[in-house]
Amino acid sequence: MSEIKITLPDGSVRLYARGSTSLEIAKSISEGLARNVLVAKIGSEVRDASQPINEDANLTLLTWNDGEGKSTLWHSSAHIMAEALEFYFPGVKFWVGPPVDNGFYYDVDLGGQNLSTDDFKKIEDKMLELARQNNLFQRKEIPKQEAIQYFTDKGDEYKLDLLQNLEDGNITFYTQGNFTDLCRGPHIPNTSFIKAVKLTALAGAYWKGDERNKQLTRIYGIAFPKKSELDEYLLMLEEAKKRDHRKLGKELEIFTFDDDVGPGLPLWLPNGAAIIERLEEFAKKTEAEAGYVRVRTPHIAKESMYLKSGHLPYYAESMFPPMEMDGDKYYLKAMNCPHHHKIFAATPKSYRDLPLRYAEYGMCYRYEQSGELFGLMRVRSLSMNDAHIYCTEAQFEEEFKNVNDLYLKYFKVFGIEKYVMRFSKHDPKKLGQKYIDSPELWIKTEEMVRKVLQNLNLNYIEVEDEAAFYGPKIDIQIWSAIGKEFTLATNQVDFAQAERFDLTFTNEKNQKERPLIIHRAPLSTHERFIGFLLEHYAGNLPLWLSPTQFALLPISDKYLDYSKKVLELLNFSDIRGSFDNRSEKIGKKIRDAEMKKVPYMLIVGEQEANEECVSVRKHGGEDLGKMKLDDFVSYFKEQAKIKI
RNA sequence: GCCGUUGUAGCUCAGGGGUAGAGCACUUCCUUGGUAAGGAAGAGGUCGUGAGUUCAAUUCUCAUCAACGGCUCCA
Repeated sequence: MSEIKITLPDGSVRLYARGSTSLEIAKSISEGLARNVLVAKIGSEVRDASQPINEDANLTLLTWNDGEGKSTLWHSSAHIMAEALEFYFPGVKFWVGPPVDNGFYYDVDLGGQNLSTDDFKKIEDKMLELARQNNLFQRKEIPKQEAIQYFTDKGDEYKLDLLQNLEDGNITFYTQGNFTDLCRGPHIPNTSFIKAVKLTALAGAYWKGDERNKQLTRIYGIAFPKKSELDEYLLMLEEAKKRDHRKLGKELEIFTFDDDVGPGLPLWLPNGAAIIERLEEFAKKTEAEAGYVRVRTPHIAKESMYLKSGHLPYYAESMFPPMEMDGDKYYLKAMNCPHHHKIFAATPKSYRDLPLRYAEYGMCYRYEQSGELFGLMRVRSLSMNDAHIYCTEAQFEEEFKNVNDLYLKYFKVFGIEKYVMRFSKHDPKKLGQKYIDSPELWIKTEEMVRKVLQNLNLNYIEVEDEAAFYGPKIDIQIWSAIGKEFTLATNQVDFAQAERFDLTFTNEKNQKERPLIIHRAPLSTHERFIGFLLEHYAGNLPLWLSPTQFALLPISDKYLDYSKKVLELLNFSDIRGSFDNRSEKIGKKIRDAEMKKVPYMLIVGEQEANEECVSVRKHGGEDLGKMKLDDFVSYFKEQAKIKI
């Protein structure tokens, strides 16, 4: 009997009998480890820990602490959920049940049976009962014909559909307890690892993600190897909900929606408008320093412009339908670029004028599908932090780099660290439908962008079929408090519209040449960015952005006169705040200011009035003691500086 | 747009076939109190909208609108 060499992650090499399983190897290392092994990585392949190993291999034993361990446990949980579903809903048909970032789901066809969230409890209980049975996940390889027979007998057309795309001889089944599923695996050794489960959501999901197909029922859940971890997870969800910008926006009176105004059309309350003012002020200053000039354009334009720009052929669905006037159709603008191109075209341009950078925070209107609307993050009226850069090909790299630098600078200011940079490319199969039909230009510009990214040494991922219709782009992806993904900043190349608008400049050789265009929105839209910031800061905006920077809290009515003096001085010093002149006790006033997340509470009573002071308490409770009025103003000014 | 859930006072929510309730917020009065809720009184809603069933609907049915969770979409 021969032996195999197993190399462990620490580099040590051990000898085992050929055909040993990962579990047996784990046991030889330590019983404790063996008890926690969920799945094993052999070379680069994740496999069942109970599978025999027949040749020399690098072996990593994966537990709940490894991402792959977690997702395997969740995948196995999906199978157990399926078993429970089959118990309560006989005849249920299964599509796929994969693990996801936070748990797992299974798409099922209940065949007309009703499942509601009220049923979750009994399904969870059944799952735990099944888990406690300590059933093995048994892997079996079978011929394709046999698999087809199995699901034909069962009448499960979904699994049969899956089988069609599988190669013969590669069919694996997993069985645990009374449930057998077509599955590539791997799975955890047995069901007993699952100690806590929670079904989290019930939703419709199109079969194969295609909206023309039948809608299946998707059941989301999550599972843990310890009850306490489920409790922690639920607690974390609660915390995330507290950060939700929709909740904070209401509590802090930042924005609202109204049925009469319309869905996706936010109304900015004074606090929200104040944040926008500060944000714009900051961005305008920063962009002026970076060589941008500001332009202004109307909210509507005629059909002819959007035919020219390509919006109507490629994009009409996302625009509000037109208004007819004097025999012309007018559209609400969905983007500022065509207007800006017209400004570029308004006067003759020389190479000496380039690069030319037009900036405008113009309000745009997009007809987002009703089901897509999400607080401030996905709306139908939006103010982009927009600008268009017109440059020569030679200037492109420098300009593109400058734009990247700009948003990295912004991200530093706001402490944005968790994001993914995405290089979004076109899908050649969709030229002429989703994308402008210029294959060679796509290839050329994508190569240009890749080159810049590589020269900048940035971390990024490349994704197919995510480009703008007019060119490739860089997107910065972020996540909302409840885990939805959004594009924040964007930096796009446009090789198409210059030609469509016949934009030219005169080069050194006195020839007409087309500029390249960069579309960029480093601060996204006011709506999405402020929504994001609210969640990012959990409502505690940095001082310079805070709409209410202080709350002035007199100890009693006796000090109202002095309070007014203080208020005047602060207003004069351009420090914004509120004045709580109610006949309430100071404890109450402090509590209310804390709830409103006001950064500074200024308490004035007899002592302060006598000494021309304010007592300063920071949000959260830190007591800075008494400060002379002038001292407070200079302290505050220092604190309110934007730190770059 | 599709599937599911929800829709009662400014906010958070309870209730339920016989024309509505709590806490907070708000107003007034009392209190003038030093670092996270002082007391009392009052005002405030035809229960998202429309239709149907009924002697009677906010409560049941249907439609519609909106929000929420997903899916699809996303310049």
